[in-house]
Amino acid sequence: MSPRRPPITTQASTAVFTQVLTQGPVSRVDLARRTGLSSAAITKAARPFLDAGYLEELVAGERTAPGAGRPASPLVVRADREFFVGVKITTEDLIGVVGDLRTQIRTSAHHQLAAGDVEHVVGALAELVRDLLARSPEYRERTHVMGVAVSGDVDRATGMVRYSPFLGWRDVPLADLLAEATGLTVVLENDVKALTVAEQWFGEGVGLSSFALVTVGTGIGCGLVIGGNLVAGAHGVAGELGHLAVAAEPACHCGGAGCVEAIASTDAIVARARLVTGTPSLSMEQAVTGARGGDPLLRGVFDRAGHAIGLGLTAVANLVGPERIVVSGEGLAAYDLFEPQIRETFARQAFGAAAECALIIRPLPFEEWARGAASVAVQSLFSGHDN
Amino acid sequence: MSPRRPPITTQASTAVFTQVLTQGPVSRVDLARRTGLSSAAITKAARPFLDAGYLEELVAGERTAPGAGRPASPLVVRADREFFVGVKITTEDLIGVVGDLRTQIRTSAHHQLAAGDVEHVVGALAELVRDLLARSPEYRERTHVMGVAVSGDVDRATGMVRYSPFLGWRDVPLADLLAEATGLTVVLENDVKALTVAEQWFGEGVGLSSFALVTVGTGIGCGLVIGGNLVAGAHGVAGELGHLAVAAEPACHCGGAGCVEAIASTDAIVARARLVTGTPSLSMEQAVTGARGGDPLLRGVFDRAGHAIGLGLTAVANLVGPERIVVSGEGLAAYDLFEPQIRETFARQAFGAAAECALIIRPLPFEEWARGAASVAVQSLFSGHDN
DNA sequence: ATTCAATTCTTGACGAAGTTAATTTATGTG
DNA sequence: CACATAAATTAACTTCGTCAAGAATTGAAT
Repeated sequence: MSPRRPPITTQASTAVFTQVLTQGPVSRVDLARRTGLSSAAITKAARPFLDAGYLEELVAGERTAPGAGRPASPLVVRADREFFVGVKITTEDLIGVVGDLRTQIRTSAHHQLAAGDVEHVVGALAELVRDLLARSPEYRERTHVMGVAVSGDVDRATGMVRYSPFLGWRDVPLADLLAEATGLTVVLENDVKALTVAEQWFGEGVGLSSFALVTVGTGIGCGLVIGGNLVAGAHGVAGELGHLAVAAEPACHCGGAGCVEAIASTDAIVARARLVTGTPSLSMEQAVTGARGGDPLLRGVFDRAGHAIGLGLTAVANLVGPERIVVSGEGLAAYDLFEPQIRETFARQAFGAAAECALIIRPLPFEEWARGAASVAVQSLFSGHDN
Repeated sequence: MSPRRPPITTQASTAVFTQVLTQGPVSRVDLARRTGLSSAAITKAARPFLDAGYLEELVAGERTAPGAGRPASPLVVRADREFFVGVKITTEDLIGVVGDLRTQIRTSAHHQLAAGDVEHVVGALAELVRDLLARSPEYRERTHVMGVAVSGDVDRATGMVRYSPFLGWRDVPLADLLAEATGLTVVLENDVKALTVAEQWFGEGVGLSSFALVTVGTGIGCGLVIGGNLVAGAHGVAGELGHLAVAAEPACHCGGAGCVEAIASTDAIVARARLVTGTPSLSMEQAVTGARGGDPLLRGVFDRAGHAIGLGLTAVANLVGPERIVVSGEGLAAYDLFEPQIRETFARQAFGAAAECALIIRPLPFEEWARGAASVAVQSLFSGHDN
């Protein structure tokens, strides 16, 4: 009987597997160069993964054969060797996906929440998972870990939701509850951090030792990777870009003033759009349409928001100096309205070489939050073997 | 013949030596617990250091003997086993010190610079070093490494000053020039980062995996330690707290607007004090005296600066969530004028648990910059064996 | 005093994981 | 078809750690 989980034992085997997982097909010599190990060590480290079916060698036809010498047989991940569930919990609904080892989404599902209390959510989530896994015998047999993403202060180590303002939860042992309800191993993480992990392993952050992911929407958050590690914050708080003060006003719900979030969150934009147009019933969609149509007042609202976001990004660039910043989130569905002002502000305010930091601005694809949760589940395979 | 340098070979020996160096006397059992190694490994790792005279066991009288069982023989560093030169270069002068392994300053010297060109500075610095080392045969015999701190963009790995605006230097291979002129191994580092290293190893940062050091003076800078490592910035820029935008104005020399430095640097404070009092000749000392005397206009200037610094600190706390922030610098000689406003702003704007981040506000002791440089020299003993 | 318990430190056998160097394998080329 | 070339594997060896047993050093109980 083959082992149920990838045979990750040493630092070397972790390094080999993560490299192959995130950097596509790689030959053993290449791995040796990248990890600094000898090629003999690579051979030894890769063997158990090949035996357990987590890695395989590329077949002859697909090989790259440039010149003389024995051609390489690059290693690739067998992505369907194991599946992972990822679920994002919001106030209104659950978004669930089944993804493979590379977090390619295989199937997904939504569920409207009838109530927001813990018991109901746990029950609904368990049902969602049953539904997802029932869609294929493969999923049922080869899924052992689920990642769950929630906004707020979340302790990944203990699987506790310490405080989630949106859900109104405090000190909920969610991972344990869900593990019992689903029979899966459950990994809990803050939603923005989960998304950052997805980006670090399978997105724009691959191969970078430092980068930042900024999400713009109802809230404004930021995940930070420095030295290859996700920054957690000594007191559980980090990446609170939304509450950086970039102006003298307006007052923010956090008690501060001039916060990025008080200017550039979806709610703040709608509120201000209503104010400047004198239309209390104005919706976000109408504001976007109006601004695209050239309404100077509405354009001003989005410019102001873009400016605030730009200043927030500059703060990240000037303070931690990441290689890249990815700006994303539902709020950027209208990213054509934000982008010019974001870039202009960033170019002006970034200090010296910090301006070299690449800015990638794009809306957030559907289900991406749940995919982030699945990434955390994949990452949990490596816990205890940091690279 | 004993080896000239501490016998640091493996990760374990690095861990043992740094622990003893930074955490005072520690028994081997204690070291085993802290490093996660077996006590047998500690014994083996410590042996070469004892033989080479870098560590010694506490003598009987000084031991702590609490209860039953064999009493511990804690290890301590023999601080005078090796000495280090630290030099800070400013536009006007050189500040040099000789420190021991724990960077206790043994002797120090100043030198007024007659000119600011590279050749002159190198010559003056070499002379300063000769003078310092000549003060004791111990120094002469047991000093092999010098740390040099310069403001601006400095590449520690290559020993190059890439760009130093204050000195007006660009792409100067300063470490090599100084090594030739002094015969010492030279380590070059940015001044704020050097100070951060001093704090991390021998100050408020000991034992913390994350903290920040903020310096207030002519410029406003910040050194960041996250996950036990100094943050360098992907493009050489990090910790540029001075150019965070916290207001809409005034314009800053960096091209941005509302920068912390444009409000709270010594120059900015003097300029504004002159403006509000209508006294173009007002000095910093006069402004301080006036504010202490209760002048509401001058108090307002310092309050405004304290507010800007407070917002900058909040940005650090909210974004990276360090365990502590140390606020220091020559600008804080009048820290009684800043402190209330800094703390008030921080308390108001810090988000959630980020407010738990301890704030330590204190002026910068004399020669501390040069001590920072010496710390970098000490730290260089460990290069390649990160912990 | 002597024995015992407690705790620290040391020692030597062992094992895990890596390296080096030689060897095997697989391809292109004159 | 030999030969050059590069990738992968193998085997002997090195290094660094653990484990388990024992030595050292003290306080407390008999």
